[in-house]
Amino acid sequence: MPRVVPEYKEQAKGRIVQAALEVFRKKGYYATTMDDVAERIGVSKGALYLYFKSKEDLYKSILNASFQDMTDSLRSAASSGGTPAQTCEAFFDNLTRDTASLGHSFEVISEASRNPALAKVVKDYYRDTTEVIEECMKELRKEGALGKEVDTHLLAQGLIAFFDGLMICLAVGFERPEVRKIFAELMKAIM
Amino acid sequence: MPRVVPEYKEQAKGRIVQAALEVFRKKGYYATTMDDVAERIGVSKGALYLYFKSKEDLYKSILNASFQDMTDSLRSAASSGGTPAQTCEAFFDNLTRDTASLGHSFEVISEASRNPALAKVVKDYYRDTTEVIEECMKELRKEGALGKEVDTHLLAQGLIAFFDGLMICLAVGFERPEVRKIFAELMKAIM
Amino acid sequence: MPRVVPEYKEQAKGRIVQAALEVFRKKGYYATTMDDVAERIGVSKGALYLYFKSKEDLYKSILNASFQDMTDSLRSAASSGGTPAQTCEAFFDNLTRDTASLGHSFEVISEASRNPALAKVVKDYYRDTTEVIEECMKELRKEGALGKEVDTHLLAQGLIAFFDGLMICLAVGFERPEVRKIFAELMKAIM
Amino acid sequence: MPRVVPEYKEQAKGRIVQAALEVFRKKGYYATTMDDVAERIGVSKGALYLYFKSKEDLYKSILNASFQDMTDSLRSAASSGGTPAQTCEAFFDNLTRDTASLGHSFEVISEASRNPALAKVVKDYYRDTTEVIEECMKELRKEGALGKEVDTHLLAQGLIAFFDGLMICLAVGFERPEVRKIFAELMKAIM
DNA sequence: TATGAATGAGGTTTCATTCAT
DNA sequence: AATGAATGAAACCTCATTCAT
Repeated sequence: MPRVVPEYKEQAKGRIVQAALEVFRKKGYYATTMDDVAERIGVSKGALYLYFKSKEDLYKSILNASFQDMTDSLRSAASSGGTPAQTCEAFFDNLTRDTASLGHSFEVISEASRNPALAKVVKDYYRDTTEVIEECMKELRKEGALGKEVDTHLLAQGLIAFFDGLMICLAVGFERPEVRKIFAELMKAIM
Repeated sequence: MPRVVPEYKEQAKGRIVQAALEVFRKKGYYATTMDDVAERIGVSKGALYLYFKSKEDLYKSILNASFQDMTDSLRSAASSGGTPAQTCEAFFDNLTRDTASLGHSFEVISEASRNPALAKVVKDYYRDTTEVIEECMKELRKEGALGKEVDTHLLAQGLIAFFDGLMICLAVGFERPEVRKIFAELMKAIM
Repeated sequence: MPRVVPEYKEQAKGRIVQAALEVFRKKGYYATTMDDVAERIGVSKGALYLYFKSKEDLYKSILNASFQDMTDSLRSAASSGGTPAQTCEAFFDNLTRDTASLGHSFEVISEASRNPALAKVVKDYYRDTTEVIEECMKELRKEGALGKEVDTHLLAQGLIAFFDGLMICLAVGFERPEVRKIFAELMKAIM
Repeated sequence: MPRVVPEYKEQAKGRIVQAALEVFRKKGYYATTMDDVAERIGVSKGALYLYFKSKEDLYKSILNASFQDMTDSLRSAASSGGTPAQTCEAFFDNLTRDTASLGHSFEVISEASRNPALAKVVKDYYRDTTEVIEECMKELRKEGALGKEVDTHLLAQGLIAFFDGLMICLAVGFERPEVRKIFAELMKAIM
């Protein structure tokens, strides 16, 4: 792996983060070793320490990447156009698509509840997400699908909570169609 | 003539499970060592292995205890009487009370998503919980607070999901009053 | 290695310290590994961590033992009786006997010069030693071998410095007889 | 036609040695990494290996430079003129000036005691030093400050030992004025 | 000549588990 | 039944050294 370009280092970091994200997602923080990560990219363990000063440091980096991924994907769902119902569906499909990484998500929540610094990061991500959803809510209200009296911010947060709860269902073994029905039923009740 | 022994053994196990539950809740599975658990009860590390064949085995036992706790507490909230609104509040207060163990809960979810056997256990617990909530829904519907057309089972599941999502908010650093407002807003929208 | 006695732990620590002292003396702090120490006593590496929380901690313990050894041996030389000249000889023989551990001694000095906490320990040891020597000086003065005007404390310190310097000669490859002649010549000049 | 190259190479080596000497002095052999050295000169780590085949090899080179430094400085003190007492003072001041590198000096002694090849180098340096001091002794004797019967060579060696011992005092945390008093007292006793 | 990314051996430390008492 | 000393397999991390460019 030669250099030549100055941004090589950034690329290398990116490659490691990508690989690490996959491994951490699959096995969880504690179960994955630096060897696992290194092996994944076909690089020596020592190389990882060229770019990240510790396992925890690497983990923090993959978290950022992970949040970025999720926000991006949510945002693209939001801007996909269509009727309100379709947008909701898109949200659901989107969140629901990657069941393989649910373990990772809840591990993060778990750690966050014991680690204020991490909690802050997650909370910030939460805020981003809320914004996206709230935007949709406002759209819906404008279209009359939502009453004037609802607080879109609170409702957005509530919906995110609801979505997250559905993720738990998936994590715990419910099948997607089951979960979709739960989703639909509650959405119906709200709207 | 080991007559009284078996029940003694059960007592001993129970004591260990109780202590282990506290420790695992506080520190999480990976961060707690068998030493931590042993020390907590003032027993030797070796003794743990008299009753549980491994750390994992011990952990499975505390899970059962943990679920039992939660189901009991939920059930008592359900049977506390009062108006539908009061029951809802009771649910919320109940779930929300013990924020210290949220890390543990999500760790379990996280593991469950990678471990089908564990997932099954959690799912069963889910079903129990759903029953309790659904019972309330039916009550509410009888009282007219809910439309005839709603599927109480699905709605119960949806509400649980919503509640769980609110737990995530708490885990991530939202303050209880904030979360309560989110709760109230969405409940209002549903009912 | 069973237990039975409560002081077993102290004995075990003592055994480890003894072995560690030998290994550290022979190879120096950086060159000796915990494996080296463990192997020396025929124990697993992990066992060391039952008694000492880190390599550094173990090292601090051997330092204490080491200083104790040296002070004891010096004190015994001082109290061996004989003429002043004989006592001087005894000191010289004593310090000079164990050339194998000189490397260790100077390593300690070296570290001390960069580590105030360690420096303090060594300095305290220095004070002990000074006392012993000063006692001798006073004896000598009483016997008229030393002029009334000499400051025994300063002279004692000076002699220790001189002795230490001779240790350097030995460490660097001078033969004992050569060093003895240097010793004798300067002692002659002083007395 | 590599004509100027060889001397360039020497310059480069010199620059590295100079930087390495500073780093090794400050942090000690084991604590300094090749990275530290490279960074100090603003050169790549690989470059070091163009001029020195290993860390140890580099270290040997800095030793020579180090000894050269010390001998030079001593010699200049010797030739500074003045009364015998002034020369003694000059020696003391000289040796005593650079307390920052004492750790380095004793580390060298320490290693030397376990490494005959290194011991030889140090011993040779010792001999150089002895010559310088002995020259002074002879001068002093000529001036009558020293008795005819003293063996100037042995006394020179003894004084060096004494000086070295005082360095230990400094290394271990004694303040310069304290040490100076020790120095003065013993010098008084001798002369 | 110079770079610096990569290597990999080796060190320290932790901890679930075992077993003699 | 209970102890707790001992084990040993990993895990994390460092750093002298190499080598493709």
